[in-house]
Amino acid sequence: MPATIPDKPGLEGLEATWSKRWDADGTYRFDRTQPREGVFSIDTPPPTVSGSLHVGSACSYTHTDTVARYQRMAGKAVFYPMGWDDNGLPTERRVQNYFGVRCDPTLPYEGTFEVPERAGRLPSGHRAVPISRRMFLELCERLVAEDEVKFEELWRALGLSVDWSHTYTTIGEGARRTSQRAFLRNLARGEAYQADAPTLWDVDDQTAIAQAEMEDKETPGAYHRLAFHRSDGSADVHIETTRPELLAACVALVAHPEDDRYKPLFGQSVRTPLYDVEVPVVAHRLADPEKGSGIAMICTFGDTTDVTWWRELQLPTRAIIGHDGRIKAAPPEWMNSPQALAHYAEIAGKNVKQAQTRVVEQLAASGEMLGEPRAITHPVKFYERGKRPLEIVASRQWYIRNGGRDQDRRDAFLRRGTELNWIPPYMKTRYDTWVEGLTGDWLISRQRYFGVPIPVWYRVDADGVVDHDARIVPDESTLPVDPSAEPAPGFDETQRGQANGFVGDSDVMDTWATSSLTPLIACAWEDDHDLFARTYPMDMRPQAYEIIRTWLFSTVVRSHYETDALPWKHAAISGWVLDPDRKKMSKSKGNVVGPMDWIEKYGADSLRYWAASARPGTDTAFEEAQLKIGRKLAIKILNVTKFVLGLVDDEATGTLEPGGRPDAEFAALDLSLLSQLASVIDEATAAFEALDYARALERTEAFFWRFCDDYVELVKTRAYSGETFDRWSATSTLQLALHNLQRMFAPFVCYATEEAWSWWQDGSVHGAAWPSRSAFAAAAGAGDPLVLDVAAEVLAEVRKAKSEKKLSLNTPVARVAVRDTPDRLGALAEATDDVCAAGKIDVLVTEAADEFSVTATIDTDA
RNA sequence: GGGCGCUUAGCUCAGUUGGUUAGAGCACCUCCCUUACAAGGAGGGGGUCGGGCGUUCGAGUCGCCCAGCGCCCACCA
Repeated sequence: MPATIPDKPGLEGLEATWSKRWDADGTYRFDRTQPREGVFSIDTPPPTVSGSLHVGSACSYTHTDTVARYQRMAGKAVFYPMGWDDNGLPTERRVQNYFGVRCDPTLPYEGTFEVPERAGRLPSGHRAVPISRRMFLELCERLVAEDEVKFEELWRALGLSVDWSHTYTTIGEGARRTSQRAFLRNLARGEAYQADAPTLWDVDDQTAIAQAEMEDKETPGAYHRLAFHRSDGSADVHIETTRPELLAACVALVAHPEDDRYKPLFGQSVRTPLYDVEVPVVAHRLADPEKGSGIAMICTFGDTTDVTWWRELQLPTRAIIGHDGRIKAAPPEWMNSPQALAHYAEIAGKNVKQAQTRVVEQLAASGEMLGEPRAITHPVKFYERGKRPLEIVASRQWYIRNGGRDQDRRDAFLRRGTELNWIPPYMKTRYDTWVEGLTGDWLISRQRYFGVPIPVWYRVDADGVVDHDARIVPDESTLPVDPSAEPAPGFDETQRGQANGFVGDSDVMDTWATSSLTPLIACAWEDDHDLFARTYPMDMRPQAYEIIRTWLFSTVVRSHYETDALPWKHAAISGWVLDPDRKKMSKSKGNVVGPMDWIEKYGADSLRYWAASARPGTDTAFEEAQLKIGRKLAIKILNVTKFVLGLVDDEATGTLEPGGRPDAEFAALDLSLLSQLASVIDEATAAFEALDYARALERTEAFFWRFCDDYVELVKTRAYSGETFDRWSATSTLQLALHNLQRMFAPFVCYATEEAWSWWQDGSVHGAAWPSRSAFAAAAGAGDPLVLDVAAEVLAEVRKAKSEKKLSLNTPVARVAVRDTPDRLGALAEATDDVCAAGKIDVLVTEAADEFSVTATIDTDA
């Protein structure tokens, strides 16, 4: 036995000592000799590498870790890799701010970049330095590498039992290869396609975005009532719009087919204010007679309804907003009057807000706006990370079919959702409503840089025009490729952009197009068939609910296509961590204390304890008080271990292997404890099997305090000074309970349990077998749980009597009378000596009664 | 507009198929240095289980209705 037990056990330094040891011993190494049924594989969310992790991440990753540790102890080879999601826009934005640069793909590679001295806090007014694409990518790589080191340090300190030899990054070679391979296969099967179509567009980042990244924000706006003129000169038609600046992009007016007010106008045309452009009046069921004046103008494109109308009514395209979010400079060819062009010239080059101001002034001057604008607040579509509303522009983009335009596929994905085990079950609703509400396919191309390149080139024809239908794709064996930096197969670099040459697709995939492949990346799909066969489909996907529509759904889509299977069996959905004031935690608020600060202050076990108290799927408020409780628990585990092990003197040692003696020799109170212990093991095991770590913790914890407060106190005297036989029963039971409790707490308080375990056991507690009642089944079966319950209740009453008389618990009691039902008195009789010893009771008498009561006569002579 | 979740002690939450006086921790109050633990321990006060109706011998637990909070989805001119 190892075992030097410190005089004053504490938590300080346990993280450093044990995480180092675990690393050296390979405690969490994945045993890849196990067949699939002996493996538990976890598709860990790769955290976004964007500066720092907050306490919410620490919380949900701990949830997963408790399950991983349970499964490992239950005998599974746990496949628990960790990834870093470093590609994509968040990193680009950080690099832009941190280094004060912007990517200009037309520039040549500089070779070096000098980091500004005050990096990260550039003076306001500083203008971003344009740098080449390659340099920009190098800076991205540099920054994420620094962050990933910090992230790993935190996860290790937190005690995540990750196998650190299995890590990946979403910009890494393996992820790029997997992303491109899957994309090429999607393309070959027709699941990926390119189309020139109206697209949600973020004007600040100048990239297309997907439906899943879009969100509504309540935004101030105003109704403007505008007059359209009838060609016969009769009364004007009034429409209401919140976007008068799009008047120049108007292609029609629309009203409901049954709206009698406008029926006579259908098929006729009207002329727009300011620009005098003739537009038809059309009918469509989506026009709401109740809204505004009941007739609306259709612009290309003001919102997604415009897109629907434009498509279904086959209207022309009159786009006036450029990719930079400004009104296009070129005069629209659909306007011909000098006056119209003059009006337009005044807004050309302005952003939409400036343009709106000017258009309103023009309308006021021309008398074509009725009354003042009417202020309202309405939902407007934003990119979830964006500051300005989305625009809709037509552009050529890549899509993956996700059921948004195809009922059969949609049904297939809904069925997949049904096959998945959702924890908690009601989270499936989010998946269903999202899939049912899809309005188009999944847009995966982004006009950005730090991402996985679309692995496609295009031929340039003899006239120097790019032919997007003449695609050139690489052989899978050459992946990953970068079409912007490498020539197309069969060409050389000098032919780039030349007639009869090629161009590379300059887009990258959205980060979700890679993240959706994490099970395939982690399990080394097509790269390591042996590993893949042992780990895929995976067992568990832990994630938060807000990315069900993105990460979870897109992963189901990709796995369905590549493996015709669900990527995992269970989806364990976690909630949010909220501030103590119930507001969603966010870094922007400042003053956020990071997980590492909490670990340093209270210990990793305390943070893990708090995290594991949050039930699956529910939001939790962060509470410092909870950390203190966890700390108390961890210290208690150390102290009670020290106490129990201290009882075992030389004479007793050696014979006291837990459960090593015939059950009949145990005292009734001890059997009673073992019977309760067995029940708790059953409950905790069942809870863990259902991935309900919080319940497992709660049951274990409740039993542990009952063990410390009541059982240990009751048998203390006997364990010190009882007859050999009675002593043995007590110390043996104490050790048996401890042996089980340490293992049951190991998934939660991984450091303190390891420390306590090391005082008397060989090996790591994290490699020990998960407790089972079968190890002491006969003893547990022989025990009556009532004995401990009644004994503890009587002891509590005696303590209460002393407490109310303000006496020390040490004070002797001359006589205690217990009135209770016969069966309970019978149970008490089995433990009378222990109760008397623990309560310092001279005489204990009992009397049958209907109700429980205790009278204690305190001996005040002392 | 449709849907999901929540509502139990001052606070944070348990309460698994309906079953004896509704639990825990924190906070608060009182007491105690008792041979593991004073960065401890032992006790105490505190709840008409959001409201209403119903099913039942019996409802915090099941059904319906209502309210408040949070969230998701929606074609939001």
